Amino acid sequence: MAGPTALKSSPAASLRERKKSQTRQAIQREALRLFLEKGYEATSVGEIAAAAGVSPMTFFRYFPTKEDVVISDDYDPLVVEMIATRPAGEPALTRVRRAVADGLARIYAADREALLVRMRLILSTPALRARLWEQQSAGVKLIASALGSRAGWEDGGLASRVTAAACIAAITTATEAWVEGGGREELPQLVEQAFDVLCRELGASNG
Amino acid sequence: MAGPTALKSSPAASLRERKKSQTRQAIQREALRLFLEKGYEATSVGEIAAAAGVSPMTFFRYFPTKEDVVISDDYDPLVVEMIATRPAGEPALTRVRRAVADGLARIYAADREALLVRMRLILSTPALRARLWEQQSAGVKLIASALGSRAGWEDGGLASRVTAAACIAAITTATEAWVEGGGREELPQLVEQAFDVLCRELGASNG
DNA sequence: GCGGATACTGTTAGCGCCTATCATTTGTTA
DNA sequence: TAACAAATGATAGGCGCTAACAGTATCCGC
Repeated sequence: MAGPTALKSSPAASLRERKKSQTRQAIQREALRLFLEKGYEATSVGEIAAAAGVSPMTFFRYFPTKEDVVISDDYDPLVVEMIATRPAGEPALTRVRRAVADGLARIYAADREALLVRMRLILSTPALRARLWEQQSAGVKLIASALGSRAGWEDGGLASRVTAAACIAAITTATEAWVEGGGREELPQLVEQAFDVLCRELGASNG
Repeated sequence: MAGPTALKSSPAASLRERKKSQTRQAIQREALRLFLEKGYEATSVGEIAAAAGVSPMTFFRYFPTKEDVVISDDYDPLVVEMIATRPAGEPALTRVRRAVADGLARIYAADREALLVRMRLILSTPALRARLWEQQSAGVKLIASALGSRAGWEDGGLASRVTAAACIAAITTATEAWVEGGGREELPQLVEQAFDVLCRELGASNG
């Protein structure tokens, strides 16, 4: 029902599969709990493994690194799909903007609190911030290619890449502001404001 | 004369100071050489220390982490100062744009090749990319505050932060394109193009 | 110069993340 | 139930990085 990797419920599978997703969830749950309780750096994977009733080795079989316990989700394909299925007439920025708004609305409605606490943890932990940026860099590539495939740009894709990077930057900034404000404001609204800045403030200085 | 931390030559100091900056340079030089020779991950700090004729401990006394040997520079204050000393009438984006162009021109003229090889190493090494993003995040804060101090924005600084983030995103994208193109194009020119996208393409979709 | 305060360096030991190898247990399938 | 495949655990080790202590080189007042 919750957790970063949600948005898809898994119907009954074989016993083995069930146990796997069960221990995976146990690891992730205990990890999050310990991270919030005593901090990310101060929690060793040994402790997490012990709390989940599993050996340290097993931890790394489920999550390649300690960071992945917090970072891993699958939101990207959702947004990419939503960009691709937008009407072709819209300008690039608008397409990304609407697609992100739609995708975010779904995630936000289902997991608002979980998203807030998770983002707070990520943004306040250097190692996790780094991984977030890495993920966003991949997001830029995805958006850029979703954008560039049918635009008339001929600069080797620079325009679509800059556009995509600016969009991600806007979203990131809005998210930071959301977390810094303790979640008192609404994220989708902040994202809209950030895109407004991209449209108006920047567009106001042509030359 | 060369090296990432250049742009300021150190006049003769005490013997101790001289030896310090000497071993510091030795470490950095040997590190770069080994990284380019056999890859960043495949080079241990022990090897670097040995090549520099120093103990592994001493390495960490000069550079807090292995990444810092490659990352550390002091370009940021240069750009910030150049933003601050711009005429007040200019729109935000233009101010950042000109300041970056000026600052980059100086760095570029002095260290073009070194910059290229260093950026190639950074962009192709996940751990170093992560550190670069961290540094850019600090750059966003600096630019945003240099921007927000005298603008008429009243949204808690969101506008200046988004603007700054978009600028950094444009610069980063241009740099990536520069490196991917093997340095055949000129970086300042690519940065200009990227800023053009910010002004024109994005500004074209108000609403 | 000389002696003491000061700073730099090296050694050892250790923690934590992560990997490789191999034996063991557990679930699946015929 | 027997043969097979998959998941797990134990051991050992590399690497980044830190702490504590001891040794050595520079600096400074005499």
